[in-house]
Amino acid sequence: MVDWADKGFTRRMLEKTFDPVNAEARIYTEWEASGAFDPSKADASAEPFTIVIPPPNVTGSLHMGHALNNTLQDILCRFHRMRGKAVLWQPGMDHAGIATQMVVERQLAADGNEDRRSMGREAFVNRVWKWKEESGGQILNQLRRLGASCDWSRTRFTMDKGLSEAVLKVFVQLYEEGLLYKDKRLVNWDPKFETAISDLEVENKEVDGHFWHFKYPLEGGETYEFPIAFDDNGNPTEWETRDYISIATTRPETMLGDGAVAVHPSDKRYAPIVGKKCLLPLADRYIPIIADEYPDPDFGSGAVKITGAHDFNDYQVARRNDIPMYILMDTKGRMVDEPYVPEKYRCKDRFDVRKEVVADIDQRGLLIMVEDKKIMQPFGDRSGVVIEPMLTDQWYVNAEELAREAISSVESGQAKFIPENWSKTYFQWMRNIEPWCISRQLWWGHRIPAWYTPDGSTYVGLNEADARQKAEAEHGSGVTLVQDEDVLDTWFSSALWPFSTLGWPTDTPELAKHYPTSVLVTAFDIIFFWVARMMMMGLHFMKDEKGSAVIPFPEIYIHGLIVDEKGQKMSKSKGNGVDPLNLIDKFGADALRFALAAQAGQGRNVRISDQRVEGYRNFSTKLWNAARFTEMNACAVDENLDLTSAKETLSQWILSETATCARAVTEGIEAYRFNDAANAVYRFAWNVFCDWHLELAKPILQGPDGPQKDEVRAVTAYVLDQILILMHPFMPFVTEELWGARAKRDQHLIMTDWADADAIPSNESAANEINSLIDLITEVRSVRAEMNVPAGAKIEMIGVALSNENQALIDRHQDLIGRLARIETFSNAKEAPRGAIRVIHNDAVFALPLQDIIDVSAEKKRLTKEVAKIEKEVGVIDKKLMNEKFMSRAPTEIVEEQKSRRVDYQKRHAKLQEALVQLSDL
RNA sequence: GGGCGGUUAGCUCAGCUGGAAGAGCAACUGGUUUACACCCAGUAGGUCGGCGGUUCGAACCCGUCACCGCCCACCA
Repeated sequence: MVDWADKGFTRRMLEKTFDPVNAEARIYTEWEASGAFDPSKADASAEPFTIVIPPPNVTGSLHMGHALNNTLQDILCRFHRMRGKAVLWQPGMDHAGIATQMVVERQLAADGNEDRRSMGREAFVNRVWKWKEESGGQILNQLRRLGASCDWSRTRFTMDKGLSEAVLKVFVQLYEEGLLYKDKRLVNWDPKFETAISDLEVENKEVDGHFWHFKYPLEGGETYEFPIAFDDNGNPTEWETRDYISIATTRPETMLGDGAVAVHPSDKRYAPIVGKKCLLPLADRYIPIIADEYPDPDFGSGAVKITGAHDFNDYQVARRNDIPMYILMDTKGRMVDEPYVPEKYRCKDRFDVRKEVVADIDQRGLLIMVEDKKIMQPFGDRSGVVIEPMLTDQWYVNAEELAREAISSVESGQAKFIPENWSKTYFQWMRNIEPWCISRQLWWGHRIPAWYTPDGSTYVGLNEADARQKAEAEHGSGVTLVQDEDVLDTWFSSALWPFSTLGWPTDTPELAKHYPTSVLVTAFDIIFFWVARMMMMGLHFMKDEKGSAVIPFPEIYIHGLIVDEKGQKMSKSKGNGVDPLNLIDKFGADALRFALAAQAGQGRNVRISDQRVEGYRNFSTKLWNAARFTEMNACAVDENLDLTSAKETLSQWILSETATCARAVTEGIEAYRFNDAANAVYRFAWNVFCDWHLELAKPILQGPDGPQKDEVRAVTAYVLDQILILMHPFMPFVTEELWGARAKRDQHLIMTDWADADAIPSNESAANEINSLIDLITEVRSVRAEMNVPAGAKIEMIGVALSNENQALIDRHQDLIGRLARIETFSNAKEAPRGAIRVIHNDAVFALPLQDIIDVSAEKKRLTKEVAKIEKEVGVIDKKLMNEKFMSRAPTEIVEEQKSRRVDYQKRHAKLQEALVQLSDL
């Protein structure tokens, strides 16, 4: 073992297989220590390349979605780093208000501690911080295991000091600009977490529900004629006398808060009673029957109960018509203790009250019927409980205003979604955007910087002193100020991530260099939550020298979701999640990363399975063994190798192929076609380099010393280096390990220059020659296998009346053909011996005389089958060539191509026929 | 109700600008030649969801239908 510690490398003979468990941790430490992740260590002139990580929740642990998202980001970062950019991959975490508060509260309960309310706010928040320091952020270490090359020295947290300052500054400025305000309106209320949530945090799900039809008796026993039968023209033919109005509801408990019953103004059935009153049963109040555009006469009875404080539609109707709104429930979804709620229901849970209300209505003979019905019901995305629309005071951002610039920057192409069709999703939401409710009735988060005086005035400031100054200017000194109890939606701080993490509001060098970032990589499920809001905030707060808004990222790459083998979305509730760390333990991080990248086709979800990852582990082993082979054959890296001086056809061919591969990988990554890039390097490494180059090189490598051997050794080493380079973004660990083990290097692979396809010489005739050789060997192998020639049998091959060109191919590569196609002796003849098998290669015929082995009927069958295939192909071509329109309208090169294909087929056909004729004699 | 995507080999998916249907896995056959059985060599398997249209030519473009997914939406 040679110790190259002076370079930070340890040179050792390669073990039989790669040991990821051991190597990954060691290599990661080396990278980090070398400063590779730190863009400030890059050349001062280097162009920046910047990605901000989608900050994982501080409570999070690595799941497959993270693994995919971060693998793709890491591929981009490593690629651009190798291309000489000053790469900043900005890491960090999100404080995840609800999730974190939940975790700590659960922990308190489990430990038998007092709950947060009895602890008090300050003690609880301290407790959360303590939790964060001790057990938060596990995920960052898990990202290291994946190989993520983030600049960890810059790790930020949405609740840290700098980011909190950014939040305050944004809040205050938006408030002063009138883009952020407090309002009393209906919000989505989560009775489990006892907080408001935004529209986006509500999941509407179809559930089995009921549609209850109630009678609301008319005041004073009044009656009217209600039509119940109609003729073909829709005119009523039969009536019944009613002393009630029929309404229907899916939420009977809300009737206690009804302020009116509404019917459509054009609805003739109810015209006689509009303006009258009906009894609200149970509550024993009389409520008006009003006309409003909202009710659909064709739905249900056409009459709608109006519960302004608990339904978004009713709220609008109530406001339009000045109908009183009764808040029925408390923060936990229990009926309030208020005079307008009948005593028997007070303080009871909403769903218990529902049952009681139905029973009580029924008991009074007012229940008309109950229908089973699928209904769309709103649920809290985190709590899973039914969301209750509630009338409360909350803070809002005028998203409509901020959306304007965010929309136009995508319309103009300044910011571009990849794949492009996601911009439609973005537009659709942005163009119909509602005010964003940003206040949360939680304790963990950025506390809203608003203070109230006893008389209800509001003062917003960066801190209490700032607010006090403003308050005292109007209220005189010594005014009592009470801060708003609420905190901000976590996404409010996430929206600032692309600039807050770079130091804003301070004017830092990092901000100058790395904003705007280069690309955002994320999944489509947070386009609204995060991408849209970063666009809005970035454009509003970041301006260039001319004062124009600056987008946070010019490109937004949207990848798919991870799904299981059956195509089901992975989720905790389904229990079908696959733990990426498990897969890393089992197969190594490289294998997992490659599996993810190789399947990350644009616009497609990624299916992950053990089998797939295992396959790519095998690939890394394959590469490892190829490297062992080069080591055993003394293929030493020669830094002074002049590629253009390579004389061997084999060298020229593999260099040409290397250039092609380098081009494909580079273009693939540049176009965010990760699957194409991964597959290109996979095929080249395995199917070209290992399967053919190394096999073709063996006779030389194992032959006598000399310039030929020296060249092939050096070229082979060079090509393997290029493979390591091209594969590094995908499989960083095994490639780095091999890189360091194969030679004494100036730098780790992570910092090595990317392959330059244009600098690798290509030679078309060499490429053609070797590819023809490969075809010939493949053909011989195929025929042998098909004719059941024993694998070990060494046989004779006779060239039949070969052209000079074909003769040359044989002469030049006899060894290789012999070795790889198992040919013992070569000879020539004017005619194929009777009963020999024929291999037809281009325009050449080779005979394999195998009388004792050959099965004549099998050979006839083989040849006949091919003849038929060719005749079919020729038929297709002839049809085209005899089609005048084809001949006159198709481009000449297509016509020529068809003609030349026909010639080739004809030649082959003739040779096959000849063979068949000869066989028929036997 | 609106929007987006999908339907290609047994399975999972490529197929980019219309011009000879591809890969991986699985299956089958054969292999202990000193890089690799986490391997090697080979074989089979497709009416490109259906129907129309455009075109000299369609897996690809247009229309339509069917089925499958996802997102958005206030029908009480």
